Amino acid sequence: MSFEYTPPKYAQLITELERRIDSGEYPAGSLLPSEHTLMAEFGMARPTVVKALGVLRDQGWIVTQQGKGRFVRGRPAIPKDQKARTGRELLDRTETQAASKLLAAGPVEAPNRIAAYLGLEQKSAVVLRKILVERDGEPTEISATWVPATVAEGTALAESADLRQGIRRYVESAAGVSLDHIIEHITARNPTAEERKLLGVKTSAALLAVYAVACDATGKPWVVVETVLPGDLHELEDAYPIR
Amino acid sequence: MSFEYTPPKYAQLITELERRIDSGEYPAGSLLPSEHTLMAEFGMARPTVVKALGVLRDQGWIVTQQGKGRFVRGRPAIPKDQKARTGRELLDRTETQAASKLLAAGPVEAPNRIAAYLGLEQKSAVVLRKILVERDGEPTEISATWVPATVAEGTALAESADLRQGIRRYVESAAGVSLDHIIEHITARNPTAEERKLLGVKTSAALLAVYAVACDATGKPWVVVETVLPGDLHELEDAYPIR
DNA sequence: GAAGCCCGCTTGGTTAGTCAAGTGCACCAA
DNA sequence: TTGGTGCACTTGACTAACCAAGCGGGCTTC
Repeated sequence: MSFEYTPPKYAQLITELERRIDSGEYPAGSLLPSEHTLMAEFGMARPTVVKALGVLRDQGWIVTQQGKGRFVRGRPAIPKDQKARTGRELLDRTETQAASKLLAAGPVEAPNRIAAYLGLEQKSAVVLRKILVERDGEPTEISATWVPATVAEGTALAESADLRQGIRRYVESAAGVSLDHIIEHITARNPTAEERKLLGVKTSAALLAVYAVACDATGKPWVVVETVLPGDLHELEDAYPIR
Repeated sequence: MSFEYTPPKYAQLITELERRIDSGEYPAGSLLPSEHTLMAEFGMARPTVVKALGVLRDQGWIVTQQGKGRFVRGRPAIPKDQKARTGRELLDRTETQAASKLLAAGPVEAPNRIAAYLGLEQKSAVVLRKILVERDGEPTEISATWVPATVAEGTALAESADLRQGIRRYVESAAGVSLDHIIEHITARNPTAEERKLLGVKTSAALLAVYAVACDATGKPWVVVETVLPGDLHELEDAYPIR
């Protein structure tokens, strides 16, 4: 029995063309060999060549122009692999890996903003986990997770032990759903009294507040993660194509 | 001569399947008709059917499982059409459409942060356009655009007349490049003396500052748009898939 | 009754060929 | 010289057919 894995032909062609573009053999702005030429060189049928070129176009390596040919753009500047989005990172972070201190874990009444995000009545019961994250021994971030009590009760989410996996796993198994996307809300505000004390900032400090609402494929919200960052210590970065 | 446009067959199939999913004819979680069935019903060859289904999978309408079939997920919760990203919106906004007042337009020395974003030496010459945007008669946002002087000089960017098209058009034609993507930096800070006066906020107010760096396909930066928003008036929203 | 094989279903990948539509150049005629 | 025609080359869309691989149920065999 053989367990070798040979990638499909079109994938091999993709790899080879990416290599040639990276190496400068096909410089940016130049015309790529035509479908016919590639068919001859690689011994593939036209649909196979076209499929590979279609993937390269979708990923931004090349642009095509009917009647003229395909032009090299170069390696796409925005890597398609996971950009570090704040909300996604919060959802998959474990409490043990970050230098963090658990401040609270248990049932509370949902604040208005959180109830609205979760689609609950005001003052509904939710489970809150609050964490103080330190960097270089200094408090640098407060992170809070809200889950509807109907989902969280009876699970590790409501207990004081550090979570050993990311929030997402717990919510997905407790609710029996697969979290699909995140809706992020970002705003700036002054600290509450508690935040002022925990973060050691002035009353007038400008804080960055990020609310990440994680929803399933139907758009139903299941968990809200809030993180509060002093603006003078943090900056969020994000990259996206213009069109 | 006829100028009718008939969309390709695979696109017609996509439209029809989306309609059936939306209408509930193919409920979420159900098994889609097999490729063979669709071939028979719509009178298309298999690659045509497969191409349509591939698009639907990429857009999140369905998931496929080799050996079992394709399962309906429902209309994707995140619409693929242009999400209103702050930076993109700033770049295409015209100065005439927003109720705005031009505060400055002309050459200045680049502040450190802007020079860094543009990849210029400190205190390089740049052209600055600063605008105060009002909503309901109240000042609500300060927007500033920074373009290297080598690009902007001699163009409408350095003049006091309102720009009649978005910043992007001007920069693209002045620099002879096509802007490809945006790198966005978000932070929170207290207002400068000027911002305090213009926005009518307190010294201790928390402002949201967004820096959008627009780059061409090679990653070279061409323009920075900064927008400053009082945190108590504004909230940025963004949606993205988890994986 | 249980284990294992086989077959029919599904999707994934590939081929060879057709026709249509857009682009640019060479050639020819006025 | 100028204008138009036609051809060669490009990508876009589509077809019919084939084999491979994953899944599951039914049948056979022990």
